[in-house]
Amino acid sequence: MKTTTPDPGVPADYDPAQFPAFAVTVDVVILTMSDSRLQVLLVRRGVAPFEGMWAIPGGFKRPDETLDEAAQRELAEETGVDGASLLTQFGAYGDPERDPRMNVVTVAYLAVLREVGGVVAGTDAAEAALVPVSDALGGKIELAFDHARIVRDAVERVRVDLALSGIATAFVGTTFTLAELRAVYEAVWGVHLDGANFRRSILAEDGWVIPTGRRARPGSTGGKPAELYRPGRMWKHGGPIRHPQPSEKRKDQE
Amino acid sequence: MKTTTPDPGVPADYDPAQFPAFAVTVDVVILTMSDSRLQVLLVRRGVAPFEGMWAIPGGFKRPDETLDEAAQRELAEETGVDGASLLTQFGAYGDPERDPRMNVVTVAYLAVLREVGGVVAGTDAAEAALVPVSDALGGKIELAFDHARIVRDAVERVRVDLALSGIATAFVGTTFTLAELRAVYEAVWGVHLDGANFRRSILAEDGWVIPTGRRARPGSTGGKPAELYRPGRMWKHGGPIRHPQPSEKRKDQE
DNA sequence: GAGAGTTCTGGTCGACAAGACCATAACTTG
DNA sequence: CAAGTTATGGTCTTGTCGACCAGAACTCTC
Repeated sequence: MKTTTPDPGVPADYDPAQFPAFAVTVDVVILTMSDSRLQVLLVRRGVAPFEGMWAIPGGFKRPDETLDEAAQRELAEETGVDGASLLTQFGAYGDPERDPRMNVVTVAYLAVLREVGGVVAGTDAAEAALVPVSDALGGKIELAFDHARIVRDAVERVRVDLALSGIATAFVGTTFTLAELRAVYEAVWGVHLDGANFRRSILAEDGWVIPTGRRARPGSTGGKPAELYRPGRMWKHGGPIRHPQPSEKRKDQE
Repeated sequence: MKTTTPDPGVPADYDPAQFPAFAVTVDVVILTMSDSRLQVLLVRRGVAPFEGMWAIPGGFKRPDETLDEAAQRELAEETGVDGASLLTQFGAYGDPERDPRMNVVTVAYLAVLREVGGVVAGTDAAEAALVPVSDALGGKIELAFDHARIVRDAVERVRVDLALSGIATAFVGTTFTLAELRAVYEAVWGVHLDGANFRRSILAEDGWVIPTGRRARPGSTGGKPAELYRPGRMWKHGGPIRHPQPSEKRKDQE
């Protein structure tokens, strides 16, 4: 189980002075719910390469900050949101040809926000917009670099995390109705969930949602005002709703 | 929703010529089952810093290769295994002080192997050994850099992936008994699974395991020889066994 | 070769979770 | 007030999962 045979072909460590140099950037995929759909924040590039194309916000990592701090800084610059706990690192991308200028390795972060519209105005980008992810991934909008792949990976991550973590509450406000929360699951997973069953699953045990006693204003269509809740502590330990599998077990559909 | 207000404090893009330079490395956490325990492959560092300490294998990314290729190359150099499909990227680490020599950002990969013992001899490291993860994480063995954290993240990833992907089959050989497969789940999750129920879950639908018709040689303790199976196609679509939650739902234990 | 021990393999049973569906309450708008 | 809409609670069926039992198959020891 042990060996002392050195391989002369590849030294175990290079001379620290002659390592290959890379630029390291941090890109942030900012997702939010708007118009009952999952949307991503994009900025229009003001400089070459890919000038004029849409891209996800990001920038160079500084030598004196951690990756998390860099992502936090980018998020703050772009949206004004101080979202330390919202950021999740989900991938690194370093294909040699991903940036035509130089060797760039980027670390991608995911941020889920409740509402982005109001804060986009404070950005440093030439132009910023909220775009439905279906448009960004369906080819309707072409993204710079390999950002289409990064966004795709981010959305996939959200889908998985929705069942495994409390990321669902990040989409809604500090107080919310159960219908709003259910809409998050339905939009991200693209499924329909029974309102009564959803309610039961959430209220079955304490700690998921805490009633505030107040009631929401009904929408323009009327209806009974729903109770307002705020998130409980249990969201830190996973999610209460399981991802319905569309008959993957019954049918042998490949 | 749109804006053209530039932020003079932070330019949208730096001059490409004056970006901060980083070294980019790729580290590989190689996990395997041995002695019914989860083990990690470590190498002893032959050069400063942390000379003489244990670390996970890794090396500098080259400008002309992708991150995946770099990880593949490191895995091959270290174990001789050509495991393109075995590698999973699970994190990037870039704290300023993680390497005392310079600014290093490392991208961490996870590799699950069936058997490492025989191939360790071909490594380029000064010394290599298989260590139980409980020792590496429990403080019995101190790791160089922030490798303890990286290993911890890797193990956590395996635990999650075991329920979500077909990573379980990577631990066993091309043919295996159901008891061997069950041992993987039990070792990684630290739980006990009923043999009969496990068998039922696996055989409930086609595609998980395919009987080979042959039988395994019983162990030294005797017993009925178990049937030998090989992995089916369904492992690509998730895992058949759900992670048992140790009464997380019943008791309100914080 | 007989018996003991071990493992594999299939069966049963009960508890529980999840989804479909219905009924009613509460509120809006016209 | 009537009609429409949403929220909320109830019931029922179904399927899944885990605990436990029993027999089969094989090895080892004596």
